[in-house]
Amino acid sequence: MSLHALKLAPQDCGDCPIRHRAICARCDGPELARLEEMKYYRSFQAGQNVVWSGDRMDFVASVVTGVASLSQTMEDGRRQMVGLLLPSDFLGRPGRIAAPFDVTATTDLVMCCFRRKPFEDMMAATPHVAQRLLEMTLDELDAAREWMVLLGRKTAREKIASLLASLARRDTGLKAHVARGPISFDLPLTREEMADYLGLTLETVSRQMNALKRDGVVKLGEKRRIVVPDFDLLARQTGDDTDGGFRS
Amino acid sequence: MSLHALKLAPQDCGDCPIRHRAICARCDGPELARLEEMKYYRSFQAGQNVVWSGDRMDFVASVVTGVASLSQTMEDGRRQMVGLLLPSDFLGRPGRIAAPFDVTATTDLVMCCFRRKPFEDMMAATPHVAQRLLEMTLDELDAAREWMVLLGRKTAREKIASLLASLARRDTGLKAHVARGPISFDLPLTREEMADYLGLTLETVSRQMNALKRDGVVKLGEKRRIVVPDFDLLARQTGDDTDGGFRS
DNA sequence: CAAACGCCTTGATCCGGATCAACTGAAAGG
DNA sequence: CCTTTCAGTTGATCCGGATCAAGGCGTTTG
Repeated sequence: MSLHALKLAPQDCGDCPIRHRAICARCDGPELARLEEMKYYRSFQAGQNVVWSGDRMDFVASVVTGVASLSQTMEDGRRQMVGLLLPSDFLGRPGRIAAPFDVTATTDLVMCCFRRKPFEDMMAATPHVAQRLLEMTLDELDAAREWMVLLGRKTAREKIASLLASLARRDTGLKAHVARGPISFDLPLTREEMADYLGLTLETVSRQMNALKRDGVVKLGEKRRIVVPDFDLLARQTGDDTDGGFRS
Repeated sequence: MSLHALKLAPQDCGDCPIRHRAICARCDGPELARLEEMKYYRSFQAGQNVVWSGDRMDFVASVVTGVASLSQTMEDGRRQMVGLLLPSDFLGRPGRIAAPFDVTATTDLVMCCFRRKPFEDMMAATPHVAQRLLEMTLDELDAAREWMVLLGRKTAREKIASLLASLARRDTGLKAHVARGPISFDLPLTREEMADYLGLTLETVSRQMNALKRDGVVKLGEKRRIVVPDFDLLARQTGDDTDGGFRS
């Protein structure tokens, strides 16, 4: 199998699964046509690197399907993941050429890319892309700050529960604890990647996963399948306000 | 002494110390005049709360002088600071009424405020404020992600050294390790606030501060004065790439 | 003035998660 | 087929930082 990213034939934006949540969400007719014209797809296999920290990045991109991670590694090898890019999330920073973090595909990944220059030109000329990017960046900043609370103050069990809850929520698209009954999804991360995201070691992740299983909070199926029989029970393990502290 | 925020007579934007770094940096003639017309100052004493998490915020603001902190508290009292606002930093989120975090003045503080509605109208009508806000938000996101590495992977000593280095850098305006010779500045935080920022306890902060002092990395003067005789020596305690890993 | 309080330091002890080390099972490859 | 490799589990031990406790200033307050 090729080790290089594949370029795929472009698909019609109208059929795109992330059409109304990605950077292009606000664009219509002529703006969308302009984006459609400059876009191209790239595909990566699970485990493949997308860019290295410090690399020149002359494109920006949206995740179409799959999951990518942003991470930073210290000289002595300690690694911290600083973000997960899920479908519709945006990668790249207008006005900055060097990537600030390593970007890696943690599952098979398809991205919708735009070359930097035309994209920046478009941002300067029309308002909707910049508006949407500001909104998405503000959301990411909120998420980063919530993660800081997790990293600085939560116990190992709370960290695991928080990660599982957040993946479950995003995967099923439920806003709070709307859905009753069991939820299930596939973990897009290995134990080591979870550890890198949560500021733990992989052994601690393994032990706490099995502790949550023993306590009936989750079931661990074959092949990274996770079943959450009672989402509220999981939510109560996260250390967060479980009742609706209205935030929005 | 009054417990309430003082409103001060507005000052001419031309003389403003943060004029070229704040949200207004890109604005000129008519845009600046419009901002000048709608602005008003508020002043807070050290320790005073600016807004509580969940509060309705019907203004946005720039820090003019002093330092404010953003923090989140878990139900059981564990607290994590998720950001420091230094002069020229921006508070508030267009399009979102509820504050997501507690905001507290950690020193005496002066803020330049704009009522939400006129500010949002201006953002929609002219490009420069939105452009600058995007740029500042992207910088904040980078900073938040660097802090995630600190919280998740650094030792107590490295955390303290990183905080001191970052305050020293921002306080003296030096980009890297340009300045030779001693640097000194005043800590704007108590031991407890440092602990909340670094994901430690105040006892550990105290011990590690004194360890750095014993090792000659810093001198602790009267009244929270910090003297850094050799910035490179301090930088080497942070765990970061000390050599110029070019980023930007 | 003494008492009280805020901020900081220092000591003794404890514990959660890191570290070191086997081991299991599944998938891949010769 | 056997071997290798990768992901995960489990156990024993260790240690960095938390916790509990006491005391020391310097500044307010009555």
